[in-house]
Amino acid sequence: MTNEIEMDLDTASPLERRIHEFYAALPPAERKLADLVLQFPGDLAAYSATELSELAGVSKAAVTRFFKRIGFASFDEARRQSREARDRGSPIYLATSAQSGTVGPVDPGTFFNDEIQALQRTLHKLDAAAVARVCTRIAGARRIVVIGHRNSYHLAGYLRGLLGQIRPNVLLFPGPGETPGDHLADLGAEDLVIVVAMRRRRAQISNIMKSVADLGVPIVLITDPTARGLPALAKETLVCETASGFLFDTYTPAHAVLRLLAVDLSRQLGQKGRTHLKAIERLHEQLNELEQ
Amino acid sequence: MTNEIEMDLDTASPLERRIHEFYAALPPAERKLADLVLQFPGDLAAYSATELSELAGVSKAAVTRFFKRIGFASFDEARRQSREARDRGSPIYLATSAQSGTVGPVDPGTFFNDEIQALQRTLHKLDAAAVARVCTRIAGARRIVVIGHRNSYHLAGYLRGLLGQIRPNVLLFPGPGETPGDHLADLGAEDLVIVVAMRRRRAQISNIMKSVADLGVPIVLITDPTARGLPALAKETLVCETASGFLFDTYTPAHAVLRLLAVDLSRQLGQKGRTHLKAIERLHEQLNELEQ
DNA sequence: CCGCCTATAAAACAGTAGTTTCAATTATGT
DNA sequence: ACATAATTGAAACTACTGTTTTATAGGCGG
Repeated sequence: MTNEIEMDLDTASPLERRIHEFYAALPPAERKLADLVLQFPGDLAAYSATELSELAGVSKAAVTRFFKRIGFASFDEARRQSREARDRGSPIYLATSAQSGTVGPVDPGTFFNDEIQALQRTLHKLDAAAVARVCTRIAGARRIVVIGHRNSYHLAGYLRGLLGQIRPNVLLFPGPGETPGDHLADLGAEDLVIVVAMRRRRAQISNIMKSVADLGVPIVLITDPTARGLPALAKETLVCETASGFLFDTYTPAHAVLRLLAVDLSRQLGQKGRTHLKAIERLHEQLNELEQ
Repeated sequence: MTNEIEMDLDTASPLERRIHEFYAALPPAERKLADLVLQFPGDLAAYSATELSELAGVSKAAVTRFFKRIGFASFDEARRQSREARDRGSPIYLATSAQSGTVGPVDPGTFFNDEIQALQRTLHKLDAAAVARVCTRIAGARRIVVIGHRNSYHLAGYLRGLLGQIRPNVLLFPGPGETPGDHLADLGAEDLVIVVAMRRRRAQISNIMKSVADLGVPIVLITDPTARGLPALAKETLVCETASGFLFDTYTPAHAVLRLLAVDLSRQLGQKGRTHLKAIERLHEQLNELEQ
């Protein structure tokens, strides 16, 4: 090859850049591949060269030639780089490298980016069907008790507030000065317990869940990926990412999931729930409590 | 409750669900793998079984056994399913328009996209210098009282929790059964009041801020773009977006901003080597300690 | 029309991925 | 304590991946 020098300049540039660079000079079959890859941004790394060839309707050999033509040593190198480019933004990467350890003011843009990535990871792992099932349970339950300790207390309170706007008989546990059993003792199979248990849980939460489960009360668990034994005790589990490149876990994904539940539930209940919501708003207006 | 419509078994049992189902019965080596996969930030499908075995520190054989044990025909089937699940949630495939008016279940991807947009709008309007000034005030205040009602109560509680981990004398107001004045009466100019007042404020908050300001106590206000008269009463104001295409306002941007304050503050205190540094170190230890 | 070059896919090839086997090791039950 | 079962990694194995080779077809200038 004549352009050896240009080659090593390329090593740092991302995949798409290279494609565009060579796009005009690409033969038909390889252009098909280029179009496919550009249309599939993100997880090239998840596909094999054989699959790409099938999706593009070209031969396997074309795939090999294509990636060599745009400057990679091999398809495997392209895959690896694509994957690493994706993971580089990951909070776990950041945690071990620059951001977490550095001193000095935090760049808000970097910080928000970190939050957004946590949201995306949560979405990626979120089971939409499970969300729907949880909503059905919430809609159908006679009473609902929301449980959350420590870090999860505010989340639990938030969820209670949301659900309380949509349907009656939603309780927060523990309320101020309550001891275990106050609300839990007389629960039954028609009721529902929602446990919010994000990282740094108390061991106690496991015991509570066990005794609740023994009563035959279904449990919905909202937790982070590090929960190990807990999901086995629950009927449904929704996992929210908490890992962040910065100090303190993030609970924005959990926040989003809780609101998603509320939004979905209100849709599911349709007019019935909406009237409840409207009723509350009208009440507030009448009491003149609202500023605007 | 009657059982819902039966679903496609393949799509109804995503990877994580299966892992949790079998987790308790997993032998040590395979449990290592389970933990790795659960905490995996990126896309499982982008990694090979060999790489997973190396990352988890087990043999390749263990990877094969693991995926078979949790119910997949092979590693390849697991990879394929994981990949398909990811593509379903990929932002590119989702309509960007909010579906506020429509009925029917909410698509999680669209919903999360909505949240992300709210975060980005917040970031754009955020004044980084104001964040820094607020941090300086928080660092220097003798006592801090965090105030939040209604929708803002959980946010206020969250902020109190964060700040309480970093510095002493951070109070939440109102605590359970407290009346206005309990904490506020003896505040002075060296103290700081942080008011969290997102939309659907009570008119009362304005009165509280006035009387606090009359005492000469500086106020930091965290609110949404609809706040009218309030910022005039505060020394600093941080604005967080709450508007959403879906039912209910979103508080994830507010959440993010609060955590940003805490992160920034901890850096600021650490950098200046103040007396709280020791507390910060302890915090790091706490956050790093393994649990459960 | 012809030689030359490029593009392409099919087939041969080499390397590696994931699986299976197996012996050593560790748990478990009696 | 013993025997049995389960777990594990190393190594043999197989199947498939990506690459290279090869032959054919097509384009372009002479």
